[in-house]
Amino acid sequence: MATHTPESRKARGSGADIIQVARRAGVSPATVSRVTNGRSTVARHLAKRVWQAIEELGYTPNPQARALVSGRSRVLGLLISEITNPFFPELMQSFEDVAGEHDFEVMIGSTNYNRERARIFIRRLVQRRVEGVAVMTFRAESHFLDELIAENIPLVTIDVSANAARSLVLEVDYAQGIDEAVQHLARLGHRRIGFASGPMPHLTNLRRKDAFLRSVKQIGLAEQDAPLFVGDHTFEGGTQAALHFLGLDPHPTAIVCSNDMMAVGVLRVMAERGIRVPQEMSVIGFDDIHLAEFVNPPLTTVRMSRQDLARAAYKGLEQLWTENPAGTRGPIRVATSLVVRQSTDSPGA
Amino acid sequence: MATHTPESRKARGSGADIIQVARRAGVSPATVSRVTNGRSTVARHLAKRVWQAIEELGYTPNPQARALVSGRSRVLGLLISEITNPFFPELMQSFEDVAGEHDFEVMIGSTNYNRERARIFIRRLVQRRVEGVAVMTFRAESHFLDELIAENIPLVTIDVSANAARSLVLEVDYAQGIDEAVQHLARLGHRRIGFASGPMPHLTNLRRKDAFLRSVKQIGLAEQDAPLFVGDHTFEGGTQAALHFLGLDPHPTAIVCSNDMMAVGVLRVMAERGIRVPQEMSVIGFDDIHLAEFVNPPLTTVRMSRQDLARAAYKGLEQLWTENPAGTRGPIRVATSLVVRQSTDSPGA
DNA sequence: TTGTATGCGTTATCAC
DNA sequence: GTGATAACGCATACAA
Repeated sequence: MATHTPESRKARGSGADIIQVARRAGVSPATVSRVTNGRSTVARHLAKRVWQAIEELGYTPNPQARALVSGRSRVLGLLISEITNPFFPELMQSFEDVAGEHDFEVMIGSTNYNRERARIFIRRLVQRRVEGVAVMTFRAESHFLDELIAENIPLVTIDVSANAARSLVLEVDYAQGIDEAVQHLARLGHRRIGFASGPMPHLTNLRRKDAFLRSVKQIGLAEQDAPLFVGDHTFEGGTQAALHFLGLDPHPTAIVCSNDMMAVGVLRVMAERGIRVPQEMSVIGFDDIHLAEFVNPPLTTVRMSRQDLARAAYKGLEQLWTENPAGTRGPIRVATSLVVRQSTDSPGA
Repeated sequence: MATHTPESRKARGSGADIIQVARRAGVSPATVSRVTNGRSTVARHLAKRVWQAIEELGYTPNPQARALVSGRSRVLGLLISEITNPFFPELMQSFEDVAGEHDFEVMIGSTNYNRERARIFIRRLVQRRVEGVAVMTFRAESHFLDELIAENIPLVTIDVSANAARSLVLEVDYAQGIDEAVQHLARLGHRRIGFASGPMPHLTNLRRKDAFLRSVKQIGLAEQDAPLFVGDHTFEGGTQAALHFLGLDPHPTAIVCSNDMMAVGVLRVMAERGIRVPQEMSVIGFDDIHLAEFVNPPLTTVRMSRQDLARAAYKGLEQLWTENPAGTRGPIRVATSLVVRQSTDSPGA
């Protein structure tokens, strides 16, 4: 098999390889490798020649070969709940952007709250040898995280303790934004405020609810003036919440929702009942999804920055890689804050 | 370097390799390879032993090694316009699903109508050696497609002719859905129907507009009873379109929009002006994004199936791979159809 | 049908 | 600081 035509591989793609670059630059492949990997131990004039050869040949290192020999795939995983929830696409984009800045590719999968679907995706992740996974589902779906943990893959989660060595959970500061929301309503003169929470076994929803409870206590509301409704974070759930609160006597003059989709559901009910928002009812959401701007009226909501979240997740993975021996460096925090639009006003304005 | 510890590699991950599987099954690595690749030339009983060994060792073939030796990365690219347009996340999901069924991973990038951003993404695509790219931007952004074409990477586009050997354009049947929309309005008794188109240099928008024009002619409307407005497919553009049509005397009793975001903009203006939809104004969108269900009132719209589109795109790539010599096999078509919700009714109902 | 041997493109370990 | 050379894990041409 000594009859190897150099042209044979040139057939597909531009594909110059490290050896051709080395030849053209008059150095060894090893030196080329050192240059592309930014090793500083290469003489300046040689590095220059190498870069020029790279340029001229349009050489780009083969990531598969790199991954094979280095054992690092430069691929990350991102797990989200459902892609139709507008919160997630922006998160995906942000995460891909951060990852891209660091030369990582990202595999994205959505569970759609479907166990089997998630399992399949996770399997693909380990097969592709991802170097880390960001689990942004806001849910404790540890059953399928197990495989990741077994493979010892670095794991960053959100409001979900993964209970594994190489894992880390992001701390979202719900209190900040929700406090701003309640204070905002208080300033407008509201004294009866309902809270439509998300499904309850989930830590994230517990936290949002608790934050609300603390805030209303702080502005001096009695318990019965801060009624709760447990929804499910869907549009439907929002309509149910609205109906529930409207049935109360006296009913709240403002409703704070645990996410935007529910708030949109509330808005729908109000529209159908001819109850004007914000004059007769104030509504506040949570997340600040794109849609929040486009409903009638534009929704006042608590913004949780997707970009912050994404950067925090990546930062978390970085921490896990360096495996700083001095215990976990401080927790990684993500802020929230109120965005005032037009769904809030003084009661009876 | 004969001192190679077998345990050394076991340190990270579960990582059994093909040789260990071969040993355990009492066959050669080549046979294991044949089995995992579904070659039928392996004796049944041997295959069985191999599968068992694979199972017991939890072996999964290393994709990087596979890619390196086979020259095929099993990665596809997907280029979209902007992730905040709800049309695209569903398309992404569907495309990933099809790709996944065929053991492909997909790299996703959004241009955000930003040349530089697109360029960077394309570069990543070729570096990662993708085997094909689906360009679902609905725009002729051929400037950055050039690099893909130069690399001879299979390209499937939509309403954008790539003008390259290994490329193929999907044919969306706009006429079908838009015709249904116009017929629907005609049946309700509308005799003046406005059309808010998308930005005009784009082929896709030209097609939608032309389809509309043909349809209204078919139901016997005069030209002045089918006024046009050129918008930009944004919420803002929708509000402008609405204002424009409202300014006409007599103004249309129904507005058909070239996409859903514009329709939502129209809805907003109607709400602000106190014009009831659908009683005083009928509105129809295009795309059937998720949001269409959640606005007030739920939007009647022309559905372009993301799943169909995704499958068509994948099918297109498959065609390009097989490179059927008998010229391009028939064009790949994607259907559209009307979804009636509550934003349409008889004029003055 | 099965096994042996070689090469895919790169990094890492050595000598120099 | 630089250059040979051996892995990395797999698929495949060829021999058996």
